[in-house]
Amino acid sequence: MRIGELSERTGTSRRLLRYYEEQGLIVSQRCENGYRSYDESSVDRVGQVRGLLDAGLPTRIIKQILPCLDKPRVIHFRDATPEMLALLEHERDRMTERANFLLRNRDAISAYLDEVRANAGAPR
DNA sequence: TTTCTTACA
DNA sequence: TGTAAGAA
Repeated sequence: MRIGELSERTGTSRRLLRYYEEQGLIVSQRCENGYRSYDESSVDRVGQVRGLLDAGLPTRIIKQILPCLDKPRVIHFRDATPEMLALLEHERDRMTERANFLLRNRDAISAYLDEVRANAGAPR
């Protein structure tokens, strides 16, 4: 499929898809006319990338850990270098921090909402 | 019509 | 990231 279809199927702009490719997050083949050509796996691939980006990981890191988190969960032991493990551990910890941060804010909002509702209709 | 690249906001 | 320009 060409970039237009991949864009629609992944909900990602063509601009971004080209950018991801430029950053080495996704790959593509080229047609005679120079158009990019993607295979089915690209759909999942883009989803994988978007998920990591959404989790707050910088593209620079994603480029490094992608081969370890890729679809066919066939563990690439060769990629499990001490450096890679340290990187993954570091990112995991950062993720945990962000998760806790979000949890705290969510709870704060919930608490506020509960109080507002508890006083709904109450005289002011 | 769709995509490509490059460049600017 | 979006959008513009010029070409295929």
